[in-house]
Amino acid sequence: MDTYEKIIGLAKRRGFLWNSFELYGGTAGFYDYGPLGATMKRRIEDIWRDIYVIGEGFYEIETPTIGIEPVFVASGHVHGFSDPMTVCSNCDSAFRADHLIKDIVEIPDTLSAPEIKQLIDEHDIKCPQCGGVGMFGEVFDFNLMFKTTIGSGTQRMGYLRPETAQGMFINFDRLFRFYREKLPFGVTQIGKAYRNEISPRQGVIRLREFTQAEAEIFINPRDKSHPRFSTIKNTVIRFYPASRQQNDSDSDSDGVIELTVGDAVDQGIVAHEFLAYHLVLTNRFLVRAGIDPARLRFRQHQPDEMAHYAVDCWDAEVLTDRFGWVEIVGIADRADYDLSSHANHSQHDLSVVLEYDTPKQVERIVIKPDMSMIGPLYKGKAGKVLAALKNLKEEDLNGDEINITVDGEEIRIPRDVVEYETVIEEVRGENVIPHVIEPSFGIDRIIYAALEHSFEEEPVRCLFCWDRVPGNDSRRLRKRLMEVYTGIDWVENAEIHKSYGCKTIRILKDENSAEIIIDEKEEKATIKISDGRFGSLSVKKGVRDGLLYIYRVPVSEKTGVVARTATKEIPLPGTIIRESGRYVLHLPAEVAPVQVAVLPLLTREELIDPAIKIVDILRRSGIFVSYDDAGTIGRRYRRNDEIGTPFSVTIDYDTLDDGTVTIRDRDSMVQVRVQVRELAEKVHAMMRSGFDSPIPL
RNA sequence: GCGGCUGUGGUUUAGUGGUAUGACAUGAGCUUCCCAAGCUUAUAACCCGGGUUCGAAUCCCGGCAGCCGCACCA
Repeated sequence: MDTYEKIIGLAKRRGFLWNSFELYGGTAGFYDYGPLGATMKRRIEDIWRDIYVIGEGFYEIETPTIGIEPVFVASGHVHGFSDPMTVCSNCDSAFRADHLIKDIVEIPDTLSAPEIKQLIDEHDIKCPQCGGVGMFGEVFDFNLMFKTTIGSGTQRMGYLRPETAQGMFINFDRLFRFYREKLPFGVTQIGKAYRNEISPRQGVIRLREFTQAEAEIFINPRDKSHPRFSTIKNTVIRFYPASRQQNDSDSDSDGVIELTVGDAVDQGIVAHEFLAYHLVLTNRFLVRAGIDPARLRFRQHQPDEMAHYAVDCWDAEVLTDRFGWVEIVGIADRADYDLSSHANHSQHDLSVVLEYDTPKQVERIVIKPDMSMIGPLYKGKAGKVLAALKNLKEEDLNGDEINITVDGEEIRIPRDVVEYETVIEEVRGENVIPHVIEPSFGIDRIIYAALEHSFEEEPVRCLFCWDRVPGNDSRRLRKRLMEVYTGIDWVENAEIHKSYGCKTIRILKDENSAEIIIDEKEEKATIKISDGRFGSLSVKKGVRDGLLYIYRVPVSEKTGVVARTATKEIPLPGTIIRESGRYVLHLPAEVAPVQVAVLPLLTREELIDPAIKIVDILRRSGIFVSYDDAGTIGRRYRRNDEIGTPFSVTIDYDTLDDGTVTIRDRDSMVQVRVQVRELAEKVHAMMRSGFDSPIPL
């Protein structure tokens, strides 16, 4: 069972992701978000809004998911997304049918599928793969857009949008006015997009209906610096530039270099500041959403894979267990392609005036034709002649006659019917079409990656947290030692302290002692007991908190996951063999669907009543709480670990005496005791700043 | 879309031409003073359609879904 299966199994079992339409047999490429999945998705979208809408001031808009045909003709999707295909029945290779006949007809685009098929048959086209003749099957239309009709007449074609971006481009002129006609400005949209994939087989990685979060930032094409670049230029991110991808591109990560974005721009790796700024923003978002920075890289498009109009393009990619590196975000400088194309197709000017800092004085000639002469001379053509004259440049006016062309006809105009003079004009700016920076996020893939990256299987219980002994974990250490080793009940009342530069923990009681020593590199540890027993322990750094945790089995270096099989360690005599593990989602608190679980220690009325009151208190303070009193407390902790609940509040008999409860941390399993009246505030502080954070004053 | 393999409770699994085994999970109850699987008990399945047959979940065909390979992948 690989990690993907575990994640999908967990997601299905616990209500994150379900295959859609399962009741009727299911359909590939569609997933439902269950209660936990939908909650988590909303939280991730809200983080995105926090960064782009609130942080950058890019207002969010909402446009229809159905678009009319001209929009997607202009965007290139109608032609770019729809290809006639045919399959060779001999070798089963699929080909673009229009490419097969491109030497026979000049514009195969205009032919219908049956016409192409006919041409292939008539000209005995060979299969480029196997050379077979007459083996091609029917030509079928390979359209990645879902088609529909608008209205009852069935005449007007509509398409489900294949990306959210076009809704923003076609509102450009209104948006520009909304932003008081200043560049740069940005606009965002989060919504569904649709692509009728041929065979979506990678679960939630390739969907037919998916959620995109996109920002379109319209910038001055003459100036791609970013006003806040200095604030982020020292941020280090993992670049995988095109120049380092030559050999064996996809699988290895050797070409990745870590650089500050400032250096990346200076060295010409990233085209300009504006793009680099958005790489940083993307990086920040992904880490907040639960992506492991060590399994994240920014890959630059090769010149030949980039769209012809794009200036520079970077994909954020995450490393997944089954699929390798997967694109989850694309960040492109699309130049003026989209706006120019919509301007051409819609016949609306989408250029903007860029005002100069100081108006320029420009010399210009003004032509003054004598209409009383030109009118009678050219009669019906006089209007067109006039227009042609006004476009003339100074050098055209030398000589005795002026040559112009009207409707393909050369006309010579006597020099003396046209007067001109030179004037000095003040030019305040120029017309340009803004360039577009487009970060485009695949939310569903990000959710999968966050699940996989935060997933951990601990087959063996953690003995204790090194950094919390002595301290919060002393009690756990004592208990674990008694569970794992026989005949050392004396540790129950033993003193525990740390010495030798914090590299040794000593446990002392009368004549008995034990010590645990960690090596210099903090990779291994050993335990020695005064009765002569000893054994090796392993050390693991916490996924989120960076603290050191001690386990009884080796930790895999590659994945950081605790290995299942103990290697050559000789089991200590008296070791209890049975040990238990747990599934944990180390999701950031901000992303976890359930934020706090409220658990009475025992299923008893005297504990249930106060627990339910505490649920109310927390809910009123805006925290998403689940309440659970079924089974033992340990099982309930595990249930919540598995869905990533960061904190559990436990009500015990001390609660009845002194009004305190414990808060248990998912990652370290450490508990702290707090007053009920401070609980809500404390939980809010922990969700912001981590476990056991103090309440800010 | 093509080829190969697969399809049993929520998950996983045993099994046979005469409707099915176990485990985990879940519910109820008991037990339990902090890290799952102790007790009692309950619920729950043979992907869908057609064919062969007295009878099919088991055999055959088709569909759907999953996995693998080919092709495709803004």
